[in-house]
Amino acid sequence: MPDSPFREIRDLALFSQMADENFSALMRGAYVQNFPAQIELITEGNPSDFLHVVLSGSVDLFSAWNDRETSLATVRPISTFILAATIKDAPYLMSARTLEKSRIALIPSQDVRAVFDIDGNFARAIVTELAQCYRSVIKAQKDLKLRTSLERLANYLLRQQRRAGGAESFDLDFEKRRLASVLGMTAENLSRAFKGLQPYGLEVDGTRITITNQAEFERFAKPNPLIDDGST
Amino acid sequence: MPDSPFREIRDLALFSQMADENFSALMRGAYVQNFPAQIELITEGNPSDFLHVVLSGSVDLFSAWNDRETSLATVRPISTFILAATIKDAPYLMSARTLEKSRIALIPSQDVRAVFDIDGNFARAIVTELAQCYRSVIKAQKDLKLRTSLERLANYLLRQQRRAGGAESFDLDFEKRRLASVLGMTAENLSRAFKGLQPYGLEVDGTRITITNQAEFERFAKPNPLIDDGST
DNA sequence: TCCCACGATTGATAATTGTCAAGCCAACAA
DNA sequence: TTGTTGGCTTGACAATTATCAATCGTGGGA
Repeated sequence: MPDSPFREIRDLALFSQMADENFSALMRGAYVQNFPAQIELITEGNPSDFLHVVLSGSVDLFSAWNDRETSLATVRPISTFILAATIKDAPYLMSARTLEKSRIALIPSQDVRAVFDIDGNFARAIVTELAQCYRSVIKAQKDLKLRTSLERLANYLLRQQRRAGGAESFDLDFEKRRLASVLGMTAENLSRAFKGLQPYGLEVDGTRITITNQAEFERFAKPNPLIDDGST
Repeated sequence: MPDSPFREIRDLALFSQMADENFSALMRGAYVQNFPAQIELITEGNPSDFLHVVLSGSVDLFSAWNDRETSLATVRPISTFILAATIKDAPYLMSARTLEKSRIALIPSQDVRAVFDIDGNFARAIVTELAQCYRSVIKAQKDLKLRTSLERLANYLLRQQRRAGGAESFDLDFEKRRLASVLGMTAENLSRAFKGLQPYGLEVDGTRITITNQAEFERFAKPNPLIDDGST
């Protein structure tokens, strides 16, 4: 069995501590596939047949109801998605589509559940992963319920600035239409929100963002570790 | 060691499958306490010293930012809260207060983590619990981002109706001010939302709700299992 | 009993956000 | 080059939601 394509999966925190034989058992039924951009990988409501691992590219998790649609999260390498549905053997709550050309590993859900039942280390790793995911969503919920759209955008930009290295200037990492959906607003409103932040020291040139007055901008945004920190 | 007060904890899915000795170890450091209404049990940002188990009464999980406050969930017997923070040894993301007189068990977080490391069954039970919590928050997120306040209220009432047994008439289970916060709106708007639902077959008399035209009401609310079902 | 406190409601108004339509602009293909 | 496409922006307007102030009504305490 060629385990070289699975090397990077093995190194994920989720899989690194489990027994060799169990990892092999998981990989036996797994396969890696390349997808073009804008392919719908899973559809909400369907049974969760595979645990997905994004090896390269990126994936948009979204949901629709009553002709409306919203982006809930972006999955970047290397991490998994729909772990909770896989473990509970419950239907997907979100749909997923590739944002760009992506390489994705598919691991049969029933294999994941089988190994989960016999490998304590795997179970513990899953706990850590799920706890992380849970806390991320709680933060998103607080962001959405406690802040206006202008505040959400400002804090998003500060987070993105940090992710990009902390420099005064940085680039948005996805298109504004999607950013708007992630932030829970329309594309038109996002446009206006960018303008609304200019008085607080923001410059926007296409996808290029510059925070000209960091102190003033942060005074407006009031970032909070319990909402905006990725790690904790 | 008197295990009678811990009997009901042992019966929780979270604790029922673990080894006797590990459960005993957990209970050794645990204690049960009675709290009056409106007592703040934990404060967001603090280290997570105890896993809490609500034995009776009810608890409000809420969060504040920039002088605003929002309710995120209600914990009812018999279940735990802040499991994720305990496991990750990370600060609380939410504060908690009793809504009424409540009996609550406190289990030292470090004990929970210690047993988690050695008891695979406990780890697996935690996974199930966390996956459930995660999916609940995702549903709440979808509710918030995809629906207007009128739609959120309508679907909340349908959920509450089901919880109350499915009869045409039922009671709200907490005060409207808090319901408004849970639904992400102001108390004033909730008042108007109740009126706004009357044309679709709703009658409100104080805390008493009657859905006079179930079909019409559901046609408006468009409930969806992937948002509104508690179980899946 | 009366009075107070507090939640719920209502009205008036403002702020925020969404919708629709049109125009702009850069990327891309013929 | 030219034309087309799709995302972004802008303006005008409408809908939604929040804010502020006042009032109502009920339940508990003096």
